[in-house]
Amino acid sequence: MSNKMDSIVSLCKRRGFLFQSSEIYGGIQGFWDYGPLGVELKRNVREAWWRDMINAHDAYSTPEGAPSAFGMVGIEASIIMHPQVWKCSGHYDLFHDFMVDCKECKSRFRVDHIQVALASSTSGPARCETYIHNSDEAGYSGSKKKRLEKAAGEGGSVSEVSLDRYPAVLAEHGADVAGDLIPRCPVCTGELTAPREFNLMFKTIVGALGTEEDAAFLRPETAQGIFVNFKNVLDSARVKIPFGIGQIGKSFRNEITPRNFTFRSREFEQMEIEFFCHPETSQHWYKYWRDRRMKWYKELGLSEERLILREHDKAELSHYSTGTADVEYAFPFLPEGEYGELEGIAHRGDFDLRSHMEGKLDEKSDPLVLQLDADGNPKWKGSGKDLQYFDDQTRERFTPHVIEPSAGADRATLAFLCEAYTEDEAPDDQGNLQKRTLLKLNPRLAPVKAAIFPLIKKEGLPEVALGIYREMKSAGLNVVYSQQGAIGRRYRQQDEIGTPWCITIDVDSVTDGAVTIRDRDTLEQTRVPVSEVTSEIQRRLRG
RNA sequence: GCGGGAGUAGCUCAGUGGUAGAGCACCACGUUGCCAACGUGGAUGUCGCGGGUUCGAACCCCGUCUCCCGCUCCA
Repeated sequence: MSNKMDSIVSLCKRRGFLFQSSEIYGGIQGFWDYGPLGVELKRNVREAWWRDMINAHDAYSTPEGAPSAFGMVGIEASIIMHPQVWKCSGHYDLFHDFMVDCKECKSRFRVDHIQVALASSTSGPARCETYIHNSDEAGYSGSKKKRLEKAAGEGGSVSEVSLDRYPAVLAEHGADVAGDLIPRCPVCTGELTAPREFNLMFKTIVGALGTEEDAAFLRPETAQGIFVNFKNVLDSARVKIPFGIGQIGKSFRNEITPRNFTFRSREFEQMEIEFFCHPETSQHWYKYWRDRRMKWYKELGLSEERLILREHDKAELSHYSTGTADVEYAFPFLPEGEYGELEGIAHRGDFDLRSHMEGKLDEKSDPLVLQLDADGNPKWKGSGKDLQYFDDQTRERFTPHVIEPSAGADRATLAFLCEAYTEDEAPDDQGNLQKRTLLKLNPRLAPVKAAIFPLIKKEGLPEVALGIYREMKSAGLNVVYSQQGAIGRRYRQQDEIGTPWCITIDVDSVTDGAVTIRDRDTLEQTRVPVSEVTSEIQRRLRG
């Protein structure tokens, strides 16, 4: 990890931004706690998002770049939902896999990714070979093919089945998984472990006497809480399409490799919007949200050079999506030229609402159709509730299309921290340049808005300073007071936690009623009357 | 999950079997009085956790947890 990242991690611990969860017990992988300053920073990130996306949204004007005016409301859904939600959303299938490991070469495979080629001679199943489904090599070949053909012999045949269904297929032929019929590692032909369940969703049991049948999951994303409440919001909130529903909340995923500080955590917070619109204008809305969300990060301080908007190419897109873009940031823990995802903006078509109406749709189908099981029945049954929208102006009934800007609150917080971390030089009391560490956080995000210092702790200065402190506190500003140590040291301490302004009360203040506001980034000092200092800080906070 | 490295004070780290250390940070007093590290004094550790070897373990051995790097995985 880069030196810069080490310094950031160290500062976060030292000054109380971030701690490892349960640290006194040795910690727990993939979980993090926000300290006194970190919680303020993250709250400010959340509040900036909620205010900019929801509360301050003007539903009666058309923003620049948008097709029309639109509404925005929020919800807060529960973390645990009906298990069927995850089956219809596709998460159950996607996040829930059986894996086998090779005991020799330590490779790990999804059971349904291993394809078994089974050679049957006239007397029944004789030998199997494995290969990786969808690998570049087209199926089994070379020596594997020769061995199979030999085993099948005259009049025999070779059939294929995925490893998850292989034991059942053998059983149909009255054969056991033994000898040459034991599937081996497709890479090195080593011995494979029995299939083991991998669940990327956190499983829990509902009810004090609950059993496995009462299993439920902690949500792996907040989005589904919005989709399942689509009708409720429509019926209660006097909203009309186009409109968006926003939500901030925790999600949980059993990440295989939690790493890179808080970047990949097992418990994380999302800030998501599901924006519902008419299919015909959906492309325009997609572009609008993509560009608007990108702008949001820039306005809060992420630099153009370290931020990119990456459109997914065709191969990367889900079949039902006609566009997905990631907002990515060049985190210091990544190699030069690599970026980490902050937010994904996806055009999801009508996949989600239809899946919750009709049942889980097959992502690979085009046009989307219901996913069926081996017997031809719906794989996962939907709610059966009508989630269509009726436009009473046009008398049109349709399933809205969805644009989903889905952001990580912890990732955004980390990006703002990384961007803000700066080492520069500032003069000491001799006028010599000295190293200075500061967080150049946008004032909206800064945990502490201002620090109030009496230049010396006598001659009535602390009293004046405390008066200002109390006034600013009652105005709702998070400010701190300190009379400890040399003034230069106090400035440096505040620089390090990103406090944008320091207010210093000197001996003249007692007679002229004016104080000095010192700017974190420019070191500029401005003299303002005590009576105006609170409003001046509020003015500067508004930008 | 595999391989490598690491874990000692709040932070950065030294300490190869014999009383637990440094710098910075922190607290008190003094000094200075608008840009850090001035003086004096002070507090701070189950040396990640558990077990073992030993008269004696931060140090050697075993296990375990966490962090970092490289694989693997990545909706």
